[in-house]
Order: sequence, then structure tokens, then C-alpha cells
Amino acid sequence: MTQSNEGGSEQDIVQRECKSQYFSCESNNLKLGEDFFKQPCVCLAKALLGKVLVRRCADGLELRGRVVETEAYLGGEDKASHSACGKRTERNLAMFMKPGTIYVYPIYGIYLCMNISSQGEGAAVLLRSLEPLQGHAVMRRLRGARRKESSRPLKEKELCNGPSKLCQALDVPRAFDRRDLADDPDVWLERDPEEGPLQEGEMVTSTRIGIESHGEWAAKPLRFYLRGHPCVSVLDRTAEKEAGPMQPGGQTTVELTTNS
DNA sequence: GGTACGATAGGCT
DNA sequence: GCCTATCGTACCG
Repeated sequence: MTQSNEGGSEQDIVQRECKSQYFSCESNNLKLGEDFFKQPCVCLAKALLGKVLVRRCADGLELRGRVVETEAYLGGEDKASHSACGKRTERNLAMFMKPGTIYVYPIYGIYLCMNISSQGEGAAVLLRSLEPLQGHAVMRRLRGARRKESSRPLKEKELCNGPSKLCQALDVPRAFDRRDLADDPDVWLERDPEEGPLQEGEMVTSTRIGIESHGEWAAKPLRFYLRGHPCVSVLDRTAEKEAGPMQPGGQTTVELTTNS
């Protein structure tokens, strides 16, 4: 039995979300072009925070999620990068393509991760988590596909709070590898019309996740997330303390609509 | 609520 | 044999 606060079938929910005045489907003026991606890896990783990833599905339905956590993989001397020491393979070729190129790779056999090529040889930004904005019902179905039917329902903040979860929730396939995020009908990035520039203290800088085996590069401050945001995958309380007290109004306040 | 653990799976090198 | 994860479960406060 599926249950929703708003009631109605999945189709109803989809219709309602699509009609939301907040999400105009004619939002070309919000779309980020190639110039946005043409910046150094760390700058792009920070600039992506607060931007909105849009996925237009085959049936025309649009799914949206706000980027709340990223990691920079620099290439070259960055030992944790797939492109460390300039290593170029069939798998990671997208990292060396023009800024804005999508790099999708499979991990642990069953999952995918989505990156965006930046300026810099072999450099790319990993998208680690999103705040679901539009298409929750579809995201929930996509995320539930691989879970046991008996398992507890996912909370809204759990739909996209991990690099492979967001690929599942937004139906990002391996076939998106090497496609251009600045010029693709199925997937793109938008500015959030409601969001101003990041306030001081609103971003946390931390270490990257899951790369413990890479020695000193595991300790580099190359992960960035929106402070206090419920959809961040892994919190770093130490880094948050070192960043000092939260500015008044500096905390990211988010109202998630269901099952929070 | 959180944290920690083992099991999982397939492609890449 | 390693991997930029995730899930279900157990256990703790």
C-alpha cells in the first residue's frame, strides 16, 4: 500500500508537481551554459552548490534536485582521482573532455557515480547529494526498485543523499557518460531563481568520502557541502566547529515536504 | 536518533 | 584484487 500526505495516485502527484508555478518548464533562461563549467575544479565544486540538476525523462517529465554536496577530483597529482598522474583510459576519458562533460562510471558492480568535467587536465567534480525538489514520487519508485519490498519506506532526505542514490533517483544511466551537460536535451543544470549567492559560513569544507586508501590525498579538504542541510550524506562535525559559529541566517533551512 | 558491521556485485587494471 | 556505495540488521543511548 503506497501512502502519501498529499493523496492521489503517482500520476496525480506527478501532474501536480509539474504544474507547480515554481518550476516553469520553459526555464531556458536559467540553464547553465558552457562558460559556467569553464573554471578550476575546486571553484566549480563550490559553484555547483545550490544549483539545480534537471533530468528530463523519456516521457517528458522533469525531475529536479538541488546540489548540496560535491567533491573535487583534480587529476595529476591527486592520487585519489581516476585520472591521477594523467592516466587516461577508456573508462575515464570523459574527465579529459571539455568542461561540462558528464563522467558516469560504475562502482562496486552495481552502482553508478556522476561527475562533471571541469577546467584542468583530467579534473572533475563528483556530485554527492541532492535535495529532491520535483518528481519525488518518481524518485521514490526508482530508488525503491532495488530494495526489498518489506524494508521501511525511504524518507524524503534519503532519496538522493549519496552519489549512487542520486543516479538512481534521477535515472542517470551509464549512457550519459561523455555527454555535454551544457547542451543536452535530457539532462542539464539550472540556477535557482530564488537562491542568492552563498553566505559566509554557509559552506563546509571537509575531506572526501571513501578514499581512505589514498594516503595524504585522503586528508585534503576537497569535499564541500551546504551547512546544516538535511540531505548531506556525511557530516563533518569537526570541520563545522572549526568553521566557527553559524552566522545569523547562515544556516541552510529546508522544509522537506514528506516523511522527514 | 546515530553508528558500525558484513554482504553484496560486476567492471576495470 | 581493488573499487569516489548501499542495504539490512544489530546495537547503543
